[in-house]
Amino acid sequence: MRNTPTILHLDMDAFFAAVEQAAKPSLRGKPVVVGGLGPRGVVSTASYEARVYGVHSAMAMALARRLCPNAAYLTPRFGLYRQVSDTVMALLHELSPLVEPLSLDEAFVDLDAGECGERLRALPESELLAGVRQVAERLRADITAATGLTASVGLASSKLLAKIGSDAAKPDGLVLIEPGTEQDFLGPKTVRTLWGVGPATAEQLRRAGISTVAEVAEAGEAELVRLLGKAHGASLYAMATGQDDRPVVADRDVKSISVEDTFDVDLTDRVRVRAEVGRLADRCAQRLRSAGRSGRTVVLKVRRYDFTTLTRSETLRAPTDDPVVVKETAGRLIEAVDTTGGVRLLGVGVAGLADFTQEDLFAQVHEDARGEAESPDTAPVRSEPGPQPVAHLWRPGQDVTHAEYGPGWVQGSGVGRVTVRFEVPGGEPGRVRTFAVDDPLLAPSEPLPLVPGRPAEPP
DNA sequence: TCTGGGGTCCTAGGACCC
DNA sequence: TCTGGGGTCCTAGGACCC
Repeated sequence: MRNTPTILHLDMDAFFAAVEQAAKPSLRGKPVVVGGLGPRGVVSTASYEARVYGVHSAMAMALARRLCPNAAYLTPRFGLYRQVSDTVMALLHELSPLVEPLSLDEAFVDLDAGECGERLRALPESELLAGVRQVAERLRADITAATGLTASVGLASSKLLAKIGSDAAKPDGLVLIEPGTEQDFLGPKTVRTLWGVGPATAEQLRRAGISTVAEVAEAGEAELVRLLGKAHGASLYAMATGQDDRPVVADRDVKSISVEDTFDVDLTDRVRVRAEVGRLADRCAQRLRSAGRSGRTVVLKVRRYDFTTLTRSETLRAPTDDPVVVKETAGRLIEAVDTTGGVRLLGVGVAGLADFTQEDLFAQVHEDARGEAESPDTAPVRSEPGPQPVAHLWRPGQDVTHAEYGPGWVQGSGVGRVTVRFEVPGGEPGRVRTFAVDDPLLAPSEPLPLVPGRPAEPP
């Protein structure tokens, strides 16, 4: 373990909600909840104003609405979040080549690498902590200048401590854990603080009389391995005693690609189930192709009406990204699953990804075609079209432009009407007008940049 | 109040091979 | 010939994270 706090963990504050508040001035200082708005939606992110009411991530939307009826409820706009994320990640790369993103709004940076590391090593020892802190404070300021959003930072000698530090720093703060004080910082915290300790492990530890990190350390490695198994027990003991040597790894390789859908109402019709599996297989293969990847194992996921979940998989002789092959395989798998009683969720994924180039892939596919000439007859079932949604479906939060009133966003819609608030990022809160859903002067539009002069455009 | 969608890693049993 | 042990691959499930 290094003895300098040069591992940085960055976490954007209430990211999705904060982006929406920056984009929509009338929402600043107000409770905002981003997540699925359907009958089975859950909360992705709640703004700090909404958290006061007890709303938090992963909570059922229905409960959130009950707890905080006056919040703005918005669907996520991943395209916009990705653009803002790219801006943030670019700033991290200016500090060090070793940047490990964990999600759109979170990343580790190793400040020991690159030019930044050289500058820090050149400092006299007495100024090192101040130097590291200064780098992080400037980063936070740069992020706010570039995006209009706030970020929290943890600095420590390991990934574990840096992440816990950024958590303690929230919102809009910085925590530097000085080398030598790790144990004091960790000891009193609950076991849930540790990476990999969720509800199940916490309950197991509780039954063994272990509830704090210090108690995990006292229990000893042998006892933890007995309780939790080899890998989990050993890694937990290491973390609790502050031993964490995991390096910051840039460019982690993707290992699987999957898509899934939860249906508003359980599916009971087998024909419909087959059709949905076919659609998901298509989407999955599309994502494989656009990622330039192919894989050998096709995985089908089924969640039944009672929330029991099962997976069925089949490993092919060669990697594929062919929609027909993925569809046929998933089709075979669903035939072996009993869906009596109804299906709540279906998913199709491909694992065992090979990083084959397209040329290699081409050769493989041809080989495959020769080897499996007599493939079983699982031609995809034509999906019944079903009722198409009516002309315009205005989604809450969506960006629009009105020919007369200019840019704004959809605040709500229903019974043939759509309500739009006309305002732009960085401007004053705007006023609301209502239109017919089919008003010809109203059109969907692209998100505007959160900060002027920073075009929010895909690269 | 019923519980999203995208992932990662680990375990365990059976098949299969040497 | 009545009996083994290890390694690797595949499948299924589960915990966990954001």
